[in-house]
Amino acid sequence: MKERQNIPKATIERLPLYYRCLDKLVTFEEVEVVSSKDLGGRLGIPSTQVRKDLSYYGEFGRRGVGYNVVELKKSVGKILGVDKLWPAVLVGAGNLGRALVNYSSFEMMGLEISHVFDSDLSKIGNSINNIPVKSTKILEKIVEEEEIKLGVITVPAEAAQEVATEMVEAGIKAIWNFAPTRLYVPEDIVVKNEDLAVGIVSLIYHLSWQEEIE
Amino acid sequence: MKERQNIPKATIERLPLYYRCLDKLVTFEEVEVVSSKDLGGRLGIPSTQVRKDLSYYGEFGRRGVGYNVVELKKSVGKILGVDKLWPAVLVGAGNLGRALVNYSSFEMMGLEISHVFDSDLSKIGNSINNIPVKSTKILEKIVEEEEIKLGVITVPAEAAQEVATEMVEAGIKAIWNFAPTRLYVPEDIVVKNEDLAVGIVSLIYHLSWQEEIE
DNA sequence: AATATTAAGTTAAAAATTTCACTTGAATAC
DNA sequence: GTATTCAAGTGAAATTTTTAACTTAATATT
Repeated sequence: MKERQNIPKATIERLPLYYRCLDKLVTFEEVEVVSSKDLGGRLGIPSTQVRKDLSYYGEFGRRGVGYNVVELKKSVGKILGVDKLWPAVLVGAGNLGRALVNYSSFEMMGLEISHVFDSDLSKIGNSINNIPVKSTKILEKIVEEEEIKLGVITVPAEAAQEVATEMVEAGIKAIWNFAPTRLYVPEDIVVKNEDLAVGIVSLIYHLSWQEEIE
Repeated sequence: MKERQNIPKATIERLPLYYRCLDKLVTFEEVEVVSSKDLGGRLGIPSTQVRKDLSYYGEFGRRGVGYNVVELKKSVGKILGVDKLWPAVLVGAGNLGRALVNYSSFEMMGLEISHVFDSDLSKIGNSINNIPVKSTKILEKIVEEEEIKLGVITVPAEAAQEVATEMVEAGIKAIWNFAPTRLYVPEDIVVKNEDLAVGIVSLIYHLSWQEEIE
């Protein structure tokens, strides 16, 4: 595999799309080979973009033929690191937290929410998808023992920083943050903000612009 | 307000962040004026980016002084179209759908989920956050009657296209799609894919890369 | 009142990303 | 066997986006 430098962020965001599409091709359609044009077409991405994205990591296709679906899926899975399951802790057993724990398609993407925590006594002890909700007091212990690297934050914005700090102290290296707030963490910790409210605004922006020009 | 052309998508994604930050400043801190440096600092965005983003829409600050927080919030809200509430229908009363209906911070961003639908008979009639779940059969009727423009899809991937088509036929103009699949809709319909599984992969990518260089 | 400082707005440069045009290689048709 | 078509890989061009440098305006300081 080539050096992983100077690779556009946008490329890394597209790779999971390729990966899931390839998975669909493997599972539902029994095609052996797919072209960049076909793969891109299914995702609304130009074929040349598909080829360029893949070219950052190596040569996966055969000229004049296309890509072997099974092989490419395996390769992209390896590139992304989703060829193994990454255990994760989730803090915040509210509606969103519960939804994520029950979300079935994460497993395919390498995510396994192994432990759920909350500070609310009324929630501790309940089970979500067969995972018991534990007190945040034992977060550190579990993260250390099981050497968990991934943390998911689904607490309200006010509590998010505290949870993040606890996670980092426990040894978490990457945080998926659903709280609508910025987290301050050491440089070597990766944070991905999944800001739901932001997503809707771009739609509203378009709607309100549409109305204006009507 | 200036022409809304050639404005980077990234800018439109940052405006909601400014908006929420300004809202916090208005509500919790009683500062009257904020500089681009301060505003950007709170969000991890360079001051020059903040100024450039705003400059696409007009002049909102005073040189040597900064931006009036209340005024700028109002201006950005107007730009985004979140100065009014946009009623929306949500289809798919599963875990994620329920989580979104209960998500309190949407209102600030102009989204009001007014109706919830599902095709599952066991779900119809239940209430989520005081909103009764209705049969998808009456989706079209309600969307037409109330002239609703916004649709949220939280059904499984297999059902998403069908729901999207129904929405479009009913008169929906913008779709917020949580199903991990591409939707085929007419050109004038805006779709925003909120692909949860994609978000986690960029974290896993970084983690697996980190391990490799250790 | 003149000067220094602060900070928005803007133009130009730099960087990043996408698209294009081309080359190479494989399969098929003639 | 040669020609044609298909499609990956790639370097360069075009585009987009960000960053930097500069100009202008407001306030505070001496």
